[in-house]
Amino acid sequence: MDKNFDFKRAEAEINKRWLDNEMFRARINPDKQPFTIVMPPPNVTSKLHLGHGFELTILDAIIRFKRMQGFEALLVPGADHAAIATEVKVIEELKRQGIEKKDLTREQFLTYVEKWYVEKQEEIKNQIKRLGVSADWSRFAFTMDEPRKLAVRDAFKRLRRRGLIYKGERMINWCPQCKTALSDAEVEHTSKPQTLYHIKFSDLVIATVRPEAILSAAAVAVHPRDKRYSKLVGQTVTIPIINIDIPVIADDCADMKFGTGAVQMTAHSGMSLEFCGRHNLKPVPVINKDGIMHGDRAGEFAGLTVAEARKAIAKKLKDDGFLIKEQKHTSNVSNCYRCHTDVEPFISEQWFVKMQDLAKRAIEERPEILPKKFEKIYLHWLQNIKDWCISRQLTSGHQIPIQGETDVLDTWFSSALWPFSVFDKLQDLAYFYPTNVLVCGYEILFFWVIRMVFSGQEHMERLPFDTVLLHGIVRDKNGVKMSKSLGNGIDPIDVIDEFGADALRFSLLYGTKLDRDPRYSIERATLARNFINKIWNATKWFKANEEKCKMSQEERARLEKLGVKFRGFAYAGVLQDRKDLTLADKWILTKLNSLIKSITKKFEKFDFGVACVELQNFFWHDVCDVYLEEVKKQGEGYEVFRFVLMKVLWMLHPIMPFVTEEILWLIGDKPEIAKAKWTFAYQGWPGVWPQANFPKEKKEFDALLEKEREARAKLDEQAGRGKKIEHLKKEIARGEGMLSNKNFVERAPKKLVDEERAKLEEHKKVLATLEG
RNA sequence: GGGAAUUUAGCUCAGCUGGGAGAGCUCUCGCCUUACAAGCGAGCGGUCGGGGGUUCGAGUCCCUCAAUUCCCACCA
Repeated sequence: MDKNFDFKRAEAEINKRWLDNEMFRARINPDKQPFTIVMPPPNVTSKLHLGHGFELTILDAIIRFKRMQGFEALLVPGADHAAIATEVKVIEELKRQGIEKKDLTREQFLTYVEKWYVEKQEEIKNQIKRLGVSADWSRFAFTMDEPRKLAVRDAFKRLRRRGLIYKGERMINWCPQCKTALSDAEVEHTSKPQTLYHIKFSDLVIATVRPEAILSAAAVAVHPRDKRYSKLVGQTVTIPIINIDIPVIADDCADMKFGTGAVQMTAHSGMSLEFCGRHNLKPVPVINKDGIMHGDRAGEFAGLTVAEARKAIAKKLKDDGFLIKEQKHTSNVSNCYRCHTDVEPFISEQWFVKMQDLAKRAIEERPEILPKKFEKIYLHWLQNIKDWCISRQLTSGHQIPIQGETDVLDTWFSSALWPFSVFDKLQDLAYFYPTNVLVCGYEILFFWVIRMVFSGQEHMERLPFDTVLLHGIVRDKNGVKMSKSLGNGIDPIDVIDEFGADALRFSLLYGTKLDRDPRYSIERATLARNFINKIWNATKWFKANEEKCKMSQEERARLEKLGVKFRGFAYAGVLQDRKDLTLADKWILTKLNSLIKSITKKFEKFDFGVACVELQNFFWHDVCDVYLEEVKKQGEGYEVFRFVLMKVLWMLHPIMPFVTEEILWLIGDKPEIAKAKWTFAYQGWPGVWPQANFPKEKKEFDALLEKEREARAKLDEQAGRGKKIEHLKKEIARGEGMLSNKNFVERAPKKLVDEERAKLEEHKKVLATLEG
């Protein structure tokens, strides 16, 4: 065996075997229960990051576990075209090549996009494969391939037929850079320092951060109870520069405490547009959809960008004496979540999905959401949901299936259909749908999960999945979100290259709790690598000793005479038949058995973090530090060791598929042809030691260890003994205290009181021995 | 403004339905012991954020205060 696990060679070999033999292909099998997961399709915008690595590891751990339990387990892989995000990337890429999008025809541009789709899909597929994800590659789906296009068209038509889609004028968030409407969820708010300009409109002064918008003002709002302005309500004031008179109107939306308490109402803020709706005003827009000043009112400023106009108008107001004050002010700015450009609110014709009925159903009938705290968030969102703006003014993406429409659909429209649109055949749909568990980051609960829920209910008449498992965002070791701009990101492929896929996978799950944002540093990969090394070396030790029993009878007899022991391999039969297990054997088997139960339970709950810790502690400390050393001393127990090693490898396999498979081969188990054998019907991991409990022996063994430790301590140093005595005295004092408490003795459960009494006696005895 | 969390060892975090405070890393000391120095053994380190309450008993349940984080809405 190699000195260390040669993961580069092993991963390549094993992966090839898996892929060539289509080991993870799932087929309709009436004798088996299906277990289906659809992979959240990564965006084709860039290569995978560590967050994908985390998610894919969870997905694969679940699907492998279920496959081992005997389900017809299917993990459907795929990728998402991510309309707006991809289009931005393609435009950037073309720019680098010196090509401007506006110089291309629609068809030419789409050719570039198509090419991008193909390249990125391949890249993503290869990265997922390197992680060792056991997906059914024959079913790879892309949200913009033909079957998915068909599904989108059908879904749109159906919603339209049912009267759930309408075209309407709405205030929408507009990105002047992407030149498209954004849904509320696509707008991000960041706090930024700004200047609040105090501008004189006749007898009153308004405060605004957008002096360029005064040209569009249709009214000034003041609070109804604001005594400063009560005389002016109903009067008119004049907009500087353009000298147009507008009314002063009392309305609750004006905050008396903010600025001057008087606020202009224009065509360019959400609050204004709502106000104008209430008061039947039609404000004149002065900014067009490219973010450029335009129209009669813009006058001399027409043609300037918003930023340029802001400067120019502020200067003119100052020169003319209308600018009373400039005040530093921090407030939230709305940005496009893709390109971070300031969004402009606009009244615009867009397509919408009516949410009221869909939301109602998604509230009444919903999947189990884990961790549970997200259920409240899910409900809260649905109870406050607004209609869903689904049209986008992009070139690439699903075209709205209506003649003459050039708009495309929100990328989430196609993602919402994912749990059923991935199935090309009706039979597959009937067998594999609804899917079992959906795994995704909590940040797309609103974008995606909720939309899948009501889409499944609407189009398939069933929930798309029973369970939603939400996980956190991978952060760096300081708790900061990994991002390209900060340069604190870790490339999962780099980690695989340096430490191996198993190390990456284990390190991502080890000790993490799914509802918390995990912190990742390369140190974690090192620790995982060390653990793998530990397993590898334990195997090496086993293999070296196994050689002993491959010798000829004569050779063995000869060596036995020289004092070499072979008893550990004398039993070729079934382990269960052995009547002469040593204390150590029984001890480790007992521990193994309770571990199997615990791990099964944890896997069922998708609690991989703690499962990893338990598996590592058991193998490293119980198996290697205690049991293996014991076997060395006694010169027997190799067969039990092999058994224990095998079980641990199987339990680790969903998390670390490569090294476990490699070693299982080495120690004579054949995992790949044994796929069917891995029926982990619970009580159910294969070959569980049937008589699990050896309580008496366990106590004995523990006591033995304890005695040994005490003996060593005695010999080593007096101080150790002194401390032990001190500790025991403390314990005795505690026990006596509790037992002299009448309330405890009378009210606590009898069992506990008895236990305390027994412990006290025991401690006294040990103390006597030590002191004597 | 509405909502959801978090606070346990120097660091990162476990502690399930209340019954003697745990792990890993770090640090200190001793070991290259023929599977493993990517290792082994032995230690140091905590008034479980503060304060109340329920209980025989609270890290765990309730109230309250404080700090931190996230989500949604609004922010002229």
